[in-house]
Amino acid sequence: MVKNKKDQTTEQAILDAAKKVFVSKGMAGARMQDIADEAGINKALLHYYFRNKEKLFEVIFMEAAEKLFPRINKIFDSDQPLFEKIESFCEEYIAVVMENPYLPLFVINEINQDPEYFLKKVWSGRSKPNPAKFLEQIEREVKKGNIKRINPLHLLMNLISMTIFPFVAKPMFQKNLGMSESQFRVIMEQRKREIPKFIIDAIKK
Amino acid sequence: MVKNKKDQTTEQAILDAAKKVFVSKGMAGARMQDIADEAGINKALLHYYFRNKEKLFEVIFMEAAEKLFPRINKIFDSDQPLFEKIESFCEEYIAVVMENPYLPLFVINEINQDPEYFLKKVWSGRSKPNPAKFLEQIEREVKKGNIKRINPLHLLMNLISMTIFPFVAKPMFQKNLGMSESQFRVIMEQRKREIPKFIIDAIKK
DNA sequence: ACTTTTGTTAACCATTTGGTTAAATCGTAT
DNA sequence: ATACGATTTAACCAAATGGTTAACAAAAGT
Repeated sequence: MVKNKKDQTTEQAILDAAKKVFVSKGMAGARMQDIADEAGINKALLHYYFRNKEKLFEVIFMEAAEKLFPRINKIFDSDQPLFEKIESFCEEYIAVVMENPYLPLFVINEINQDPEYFLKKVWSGRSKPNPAKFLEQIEREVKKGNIKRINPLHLLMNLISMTIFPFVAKPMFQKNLGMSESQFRVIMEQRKREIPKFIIDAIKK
Repeated sequence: MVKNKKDQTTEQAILDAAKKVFVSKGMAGARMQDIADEAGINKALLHYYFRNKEKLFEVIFMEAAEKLFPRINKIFDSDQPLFEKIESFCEEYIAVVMENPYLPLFVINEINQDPEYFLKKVWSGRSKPNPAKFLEQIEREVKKGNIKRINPLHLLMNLISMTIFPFVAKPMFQKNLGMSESQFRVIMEQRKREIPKFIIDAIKK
């Protein structure tokens, strides 16, 4: 009765395949048959490991969400000074997403599809981002006169937008600017330092 | 034989319904029946006006793309000085998108689904964005020493990201920051001026 | 050895879904 | 009126799709 010691290879093959298909086609566009084919197994075996499409999707989605959101928290909640925090965020977040460039669009998409489900499932526990501390920190720096007067909300939006959007619009940027895969990587690598520099230049007195 | 003078109300009702359903569910998630219901008509009538789902989708998608891309061009191609151009872009683009907040995600999504189709269908003619002029303008300002040394590509990405991303991640921002619909509108209204200010502060010497 | 549990498959089923057909209705020109 | 094209509908159809079943193979436990 080796219930726990599930066959690592088959289950993992399914998860890999499911991730690939779900992330590229979305929940609605993904076909169970495609996932089965991609995993090199029978369709019935899919339902043996994961009862139905919804359940399988949930696993993949949660995995993606858990990879994206807790990172934000840890950095935003840390005790670094503001400028360092901004640098950490860009550095670490771009690094994470560069390994899964399509995750942000996938997650954003499914959040749009059903914000309530998302709120309940993903943010019910530990991984709910809490930007309050970061926002207060900005406010404090403004009050102390260390940086220019700025609405913290806008600064937060600017930071997140500049960091994440290029991944969301990756194909658009690539097609429009004639950018190859490797060129895109180079640019994003640069942005780890360019974005903080840009922001700090914008707000320092 | 009033072939041209098609019944304005029915066709328009279909287009409105199709836009609503396609934009919220995407091509894959949209159901012809839903569109018919939303338009208050029979499903067969849908196929009478638009031969099939693909054709109907194409109309909606093109309409969306035409609303989003040519605007960018006109501004980027204009002869305004750099700072004014940045101001115009934020002002006009946010105004346009505020009336259709879900268009950017819709378009980005379908581009991701099939970048080649997009390239052919949408950018084959007039509406292909040509950022070259804008990029050169930035380069010139840098060379003239009017602004700080910056890779024009990053500046372009920053501008577009800060402008568009909040709409793409709208539900996320709203849920996470406890923002109401009207609050979101206020913030975006502010960003028309906050983004240019932010950018100019970042690059002016 | 043999029994039980776990993994895997082919065939099947029910529902959904895009699309068609043929008939009915409406508007308008003759 | 009536003939005729444009519009609209109910009923249908075939393919796709999520999911199930029953049988079979492979381990694991006894």
